[in-house]
Amino acid sequence: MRLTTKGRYAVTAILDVALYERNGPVSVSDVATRQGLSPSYLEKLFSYLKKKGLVSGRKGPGGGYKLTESSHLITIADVIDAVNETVDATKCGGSKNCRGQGRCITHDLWADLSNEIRSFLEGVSISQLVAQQKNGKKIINKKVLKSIAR
Amino acid sequence: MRLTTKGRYAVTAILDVALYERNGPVSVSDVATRQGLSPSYLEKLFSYLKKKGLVSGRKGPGGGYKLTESSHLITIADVIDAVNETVDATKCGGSKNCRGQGRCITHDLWADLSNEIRSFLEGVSISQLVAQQKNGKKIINKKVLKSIAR
DNA sequence: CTATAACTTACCATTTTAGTCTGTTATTAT
DNA sequence: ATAATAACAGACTAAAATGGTAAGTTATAG
Repeated sequence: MRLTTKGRYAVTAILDVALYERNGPVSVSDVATRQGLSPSYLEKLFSYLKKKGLVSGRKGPGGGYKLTESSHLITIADVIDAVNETVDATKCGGSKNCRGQGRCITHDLWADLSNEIRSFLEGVSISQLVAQQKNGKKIINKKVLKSIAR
Repeated sequence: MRLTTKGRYAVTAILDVALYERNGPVSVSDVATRQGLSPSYLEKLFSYLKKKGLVSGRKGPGGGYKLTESSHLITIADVIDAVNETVDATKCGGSKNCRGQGRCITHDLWADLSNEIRSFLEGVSISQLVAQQKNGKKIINKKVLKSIAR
């Protein structure tokens, strides 16, 4: 499992686009300066996002990126997927051959954790994050609420 | 955030010791052959575990590793910690300076996820895993149960 | 026709992982 | 005593991934 700058930047990038696309396409350099990230690295990440159909680009002056129609419903999990970061904590990638033909003695543990993480990331949509940014309120994931309540 | 073979092997190793220490100290080579792992790499991991006081070693013939008294209550989170794997998903490591002096727009998201993961790993003890191995039954973490029930 | 900005590709330095190898020290059994 | 065992310590390494640069090409608005 790996969750690093790559995935985090990707989420930041798409969130920035979602926040500012009202005034037309959002350019990479705008995102870069607003978020304090490297433009060229961001461009690379956008190419991943585009490949998966999460954003569409328009070239030329005034151009930039916009979310695609369908992508307003996407979740953080989709964004992480798009940049090829896996959120699976098992060694075998879920294929149950972590110990020769069978599974290692900790397989179930990591499989459970993977589900946990995945369902968290699937529980947060881009539009939720947008709303959270706009009204300053913190929208807490149901599961987190439960864990705090205990 | 990083959760790789290193942390997984460490958990596997300490679990193997917990499972077999009844017949005296468990040697690295025994763990290695039983779990199909590299002996020399395992030794390195055991040195981390020892440094944190999770296991104690005895040299010489018949020697090997045992869990320390206090370590029967430890959780998976402690083991992961011992081998220096961080389970924090924020870029700033929780220090809230992921964007210049302040926090980046996705800070809260990753902080929430980090809590989620940490509380999962803190919710599973070594002794739980031992019991699970022994009676073949799967002991499911409360939080996982909830998420399935929904 | 020119400036802009997406897009593509290739490259690269650094870090981490996952592991090996060599040797030293302590302890048990012969 | 001495030989075998097994922890312990440290230096080293190949491969992979990360995080990023650089240079160029293509499309489009004005």
